[in-house]
Amino acid sequence: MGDREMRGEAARTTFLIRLLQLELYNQMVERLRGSELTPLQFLVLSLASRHDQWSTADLARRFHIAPQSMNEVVAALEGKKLIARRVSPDHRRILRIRLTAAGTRTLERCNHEMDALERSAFHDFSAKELGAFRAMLMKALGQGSDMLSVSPSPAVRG
Amino acid sequence: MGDREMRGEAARTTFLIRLLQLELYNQMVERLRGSELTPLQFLVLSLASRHDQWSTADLARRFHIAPQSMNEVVAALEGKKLIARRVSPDHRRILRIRLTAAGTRTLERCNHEMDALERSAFHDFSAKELGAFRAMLMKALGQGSDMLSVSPSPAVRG
DNA sequence: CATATTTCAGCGCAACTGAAATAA
DNA sequence: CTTATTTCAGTTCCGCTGAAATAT
Repeated sequence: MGDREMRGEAARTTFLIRLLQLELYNQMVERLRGSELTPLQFLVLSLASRHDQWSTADLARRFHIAPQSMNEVVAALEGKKLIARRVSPDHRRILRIRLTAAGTRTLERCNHEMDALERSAFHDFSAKELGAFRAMLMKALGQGSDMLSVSPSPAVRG
Repeated sequence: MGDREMRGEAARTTFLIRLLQLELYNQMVERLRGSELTPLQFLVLSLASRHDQWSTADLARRFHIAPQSMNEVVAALEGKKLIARRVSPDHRRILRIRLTAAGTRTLERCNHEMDALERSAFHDFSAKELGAFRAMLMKALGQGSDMLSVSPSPAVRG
């Protein structure tokens, strides 16, 4: 007795999200070890694969982190020859990213691992329940996140 | 055209969770700046407040991180005089944690900030919807997490 | 001997800010 | 002159492992 949990005081929602993200992160580390990718590197490789016209600055905006932070990840992936960059025809300052053949193969292997991870993590969820969960996550992300839509580079826009 | 998003390919659930956690983390940093606490320090202070008999090792188990990692946070909070530790009567190796008066005041101030943060972040959720969201988070955490229950120290247990 | 807590030392990952060069 | 991209340099936060001393 004497514990607030015992008296019914609930954990914060932010805290539950932090715990779940931490748990998933740790599982990702294990699953990605064989491919020698960090969880963030996988996410960026996956993001980059969805559009071969994106630059580091685009990715940073979509991930909501500083361009300097994203640059480190992109540089690591380039060093591993999983992505390549070349000057944009529209703007000589912009370097557009595409996956190499090795990058595509690595991403495919990792995607299989991640599919297995998600099946395991949400094993107790029905398809309907998982859909509702995902809808609520997107609702919480709100309009503030442009992760799910596509907008061009400000440098080229207009 | 040509974007998988446009063709209806959905973002991974792990990715949505990562984005939401990142967004909440950034908001926490801002809200906690005035109290000079990091998000992790606030969470640990909050956890510690819920039971004045917990040790660093207990907190590490409940947060699912290594005791060495938790020790750093606890040391920081002790350095700021927000918590104090004293030898357990049961076991001279265990240091049990309690909040100082300053720790209690700081926690209360931060809790108000976090209440405002959560109201803002889940502004579009009805009470029922938020309850369902929290239930699904806890379901995903599953039995693997003992965050929500209370169990004694292995060193004292039995 | 085995197990548990604490602590020191070092490391890696993933974010940040500041500042500068390049380009439109 | 202003804005945007890239890049270099340094920092902080927060997790890890290894190893050791203390205690039961």
